[in-house]
Amino acid sequence: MGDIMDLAERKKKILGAIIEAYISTGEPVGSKMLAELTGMGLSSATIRNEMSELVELGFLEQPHTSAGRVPSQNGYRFFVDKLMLRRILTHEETRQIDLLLQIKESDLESTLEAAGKVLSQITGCAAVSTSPQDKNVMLRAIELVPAGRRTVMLVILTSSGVIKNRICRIPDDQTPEMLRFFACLVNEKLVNKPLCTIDCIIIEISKELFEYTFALSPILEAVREEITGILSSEVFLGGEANLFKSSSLNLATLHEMLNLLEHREQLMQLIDGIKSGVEVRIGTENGLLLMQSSSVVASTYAFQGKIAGTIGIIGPQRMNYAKMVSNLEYFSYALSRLINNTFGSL
Amino acid sequence: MGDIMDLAERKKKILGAIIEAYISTGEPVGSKMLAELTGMGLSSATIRNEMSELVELGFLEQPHTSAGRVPSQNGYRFFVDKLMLRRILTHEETRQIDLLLQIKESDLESTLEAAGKVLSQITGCAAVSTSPQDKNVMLRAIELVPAGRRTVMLVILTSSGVIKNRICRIPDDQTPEMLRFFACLVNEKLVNKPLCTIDCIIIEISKELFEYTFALSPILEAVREEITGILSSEVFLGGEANLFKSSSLNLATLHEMLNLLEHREQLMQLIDGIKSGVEVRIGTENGLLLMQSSSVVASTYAFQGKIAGTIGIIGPQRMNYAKMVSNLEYFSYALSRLINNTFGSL
DNA sequence: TGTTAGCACTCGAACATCAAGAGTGCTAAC
DNA sequence: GTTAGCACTCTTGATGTTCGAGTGCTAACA
Repeated sequence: MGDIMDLAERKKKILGAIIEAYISTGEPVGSKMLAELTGMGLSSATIRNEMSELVELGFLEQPHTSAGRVPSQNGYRFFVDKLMLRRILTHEETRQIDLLLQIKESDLESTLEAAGKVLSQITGCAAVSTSPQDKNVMLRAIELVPAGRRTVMLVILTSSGVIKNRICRIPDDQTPEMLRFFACLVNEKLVNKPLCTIDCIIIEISKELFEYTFALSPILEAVREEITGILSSEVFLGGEANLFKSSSLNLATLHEMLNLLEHREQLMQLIDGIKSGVEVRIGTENGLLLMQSSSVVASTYAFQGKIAGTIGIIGPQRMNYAKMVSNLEYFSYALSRLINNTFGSL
Repeated sequence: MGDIMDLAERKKKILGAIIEAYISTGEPVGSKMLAELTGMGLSSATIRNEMSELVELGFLEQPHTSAGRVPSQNGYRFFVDKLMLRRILTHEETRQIDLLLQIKESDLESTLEAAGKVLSQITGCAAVSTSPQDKNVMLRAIELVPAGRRTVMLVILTSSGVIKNRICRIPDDQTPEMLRFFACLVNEKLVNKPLCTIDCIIIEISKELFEYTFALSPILEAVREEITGILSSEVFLGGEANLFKSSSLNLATLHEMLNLLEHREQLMQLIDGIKSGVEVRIGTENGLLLMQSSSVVASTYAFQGKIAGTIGIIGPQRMNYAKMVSNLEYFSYALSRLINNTFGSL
């Protein structure tokens, strides 16, 4: 049993053909069909010999004796790593993506959520996206707008383009002057400071407020909560309905999967630790038992010159990897361009 | 065949027992089991006679000759209208709802979305909610915050508690003074005006801007777009995964349903036209072919003394109507209280 | 007239049986 | 190393069969 690397040329060709056939038909592929498909002038018997070796090598599986062969997880892995040829999207395809990516969203997070929806539309899979998690993000603006009796609207903007707002109730009516003074104070102390330092600064501020502490602390508290929220990066899931297309899933599993994916941590795990560029996670590689028969294709995107977050898809293990990888390659590039154009100068 | 009203007491009791049994077990209920269940000392044969009359009256159906009986849509209708006794939630139950309804959301729309999620959790069904659609809502504040080179953050607050924000790109750098002047102008012209009149006012403003029109029109355009967005009320869907519990649905139907419910109009139709209080829509009554075997229980909620929007659940036709109705009764009350407390004074 | 026991009947669910067909592994010949 | 041939395996779908729950009807009863 040789190393994966030195698979004979012919075996590679046969393995590739099996995987491509299986991806497109979904049926186990048999030796006879394969003999025609490869067009190598080999008889089905020869192919059979090769196939049974590929089974021993762990690249193929047979559902039962008299069915054809089906790629194993290792088979897909080998295909993705060594066999698959990367397509470059046609002009028409990139144009289509650009068109759909004309997103007009308020802030970075909703843009990423919307981008996930678009990606799910393009690929026909469910999509996941994360917002950037960068300790150096800074606060760019805090606004306090009197909004009614004992009510203040708080608006926070960060250098990464995240906006948060909140209606705050305060115990007493405050004069607009007082609010303006307070807003200036808060701005002066907080603006252009990294988010992770803000917790401490807020404590300082509340000390300086003296008799106003009671009246204004709800606002400070709200600021603190929102900042904490921003620091833990968000994960979005979109196009869940596409999970139904994985013909290999039954109702119960699907239900459990949807429940699972509602939990932030689990969703996060699927695309956690992706460093740069497009990455493919096949079957159990994603570490979630329930998602054994699903694969993930994900890519990082960049913001302000740094790798910022991740966007990817969840689909059946039997997916068109070549197509998905090239789609994600371009999509993440286009997404980076979009958010840098919109939020890059903050 | 008498009028629905004068069903003999005994028939009512039997019908009620059948429906309750079916709701709780999901199995067609037969005459023998029913004889025990009702405890009226009647033999199964007598019950059988009554049952076959109830079939003729259209309140029951039999899946096939040798199965028990199942409530028909009319049967459920009669049950909900005449038979069902409204439960009042226990103290423990209301406490539980109050607890889950402690939502800290930025604005009205996200509060309603979150409330939908909570409702789906409480009821174990999917939930729909709409934001208020009121032509008289007024604009309460517009903020323009310089946010970077050629970038302005726009924030809009309405008297109904809706907040919208957006990062706007403008063609040239503007001095902070210019922006402040522009913000004052816009505020003066727009604040406390009904949203529906704003379109016209914006046209006026852009005329007054003269040479600045070009530089500032992206902002005005963004304001216009956001206002238009607010005017068309939002619909939220939550807890979709709960739709899986309708044992009567197969994978394909479920898939189609999820796709259908992604469309705003279809979702809207489910709870459209509910005037006041809790309303039950059984089976085909919701008008969506695909949702024939689902029922909707929905209630209006109030904001600032007026009926504002709707919140409700989507579940299997075979649901515990008594429980759902009483849940929604209290839930919509609690929701009204929540949003009035939070956004009522705007 | 309303109620009930008794009984034959119906129909679906669950299980077994069977033939067809696809695909295999092995062997022997090329 | 390749291939034809062939027996073997296993799924799939069609067909029967049994079992039991539940019914409708009839005749007797109060």
